[in-house]
Amino acid sequence: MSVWEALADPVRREILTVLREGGATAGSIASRFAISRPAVSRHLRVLREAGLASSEARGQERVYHLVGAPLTEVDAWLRRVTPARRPSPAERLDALETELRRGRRANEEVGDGHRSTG
Amino acid sequence: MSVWEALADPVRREILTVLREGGATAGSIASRFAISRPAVSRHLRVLREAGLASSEARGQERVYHLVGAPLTEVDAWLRRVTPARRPSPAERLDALETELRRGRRANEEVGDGHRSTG
DNA sequence: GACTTATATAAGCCTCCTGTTACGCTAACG
DNA sequence: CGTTAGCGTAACAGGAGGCTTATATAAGTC
Repeated sequence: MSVWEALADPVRREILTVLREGGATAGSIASRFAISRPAVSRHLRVLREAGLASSEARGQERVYHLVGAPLTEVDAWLRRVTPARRPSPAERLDALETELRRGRRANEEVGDGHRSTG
Repeated sequence: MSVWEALADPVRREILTVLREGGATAGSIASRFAISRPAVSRHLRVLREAGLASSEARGQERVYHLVGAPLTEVDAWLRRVTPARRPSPAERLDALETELRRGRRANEEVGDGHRSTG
């Protein structure tokens, strides 16, 4: 199952938000949902096969971790399809950093007058 | 159908990338896919009901437009679940100021040749 | 070794999505 | 008007996804 299809299910998205807080066992994850544990196990398998989660056997339990790498694909698509918009502050900051690191004089027309407290 | 479910289908994602280039008629969209026109019409309906597309009757044709607003929801979720690898603009500004105050010369070697021992 | 705990997998059922063909509606045109 | 073009919707078949119950595997406990 693709990353997009894996993210289409609200339970799986919720599982990922749980995993974001740190590793979690299958049981502790399942206890957060009203569905049966096998159902959660299936969701975890889907997330694993989509590359969004990894499982680590720790004794009797199985600890799951979030793998954020595949999300960059989603992010990239979003950025590609989002209509031309003013660059976000983060993007502008990114551009500014690049300019500064390249040693460009910023006094051209960056004119934002952010001359505060040297 | 939710935005996530609407985006789960590759045909619908492709349709959105087409709409990103500008308005397009249902026929011109359908001609880009191997599936039948009713199938595309159904996908367009899903996109409309998810708020991702709007249709405008122009004479005999029907022009579809991209509506990017619902994508912010997806973007927000991504940002919330993505591990802290992406510093916030404020953090980056802070780091940038620190770097500049430490007098780092930007024009040293921008390339990957980071042999500089300091 | 028997029992419990933690988890995954298989089988079965049901629902919903996706595609097709057939049909209806509105706009343009002679 | 009658005809054609463009789109949408209805009805139907095929298939995939998701949940539950039942079963299997592995680790810990006595």
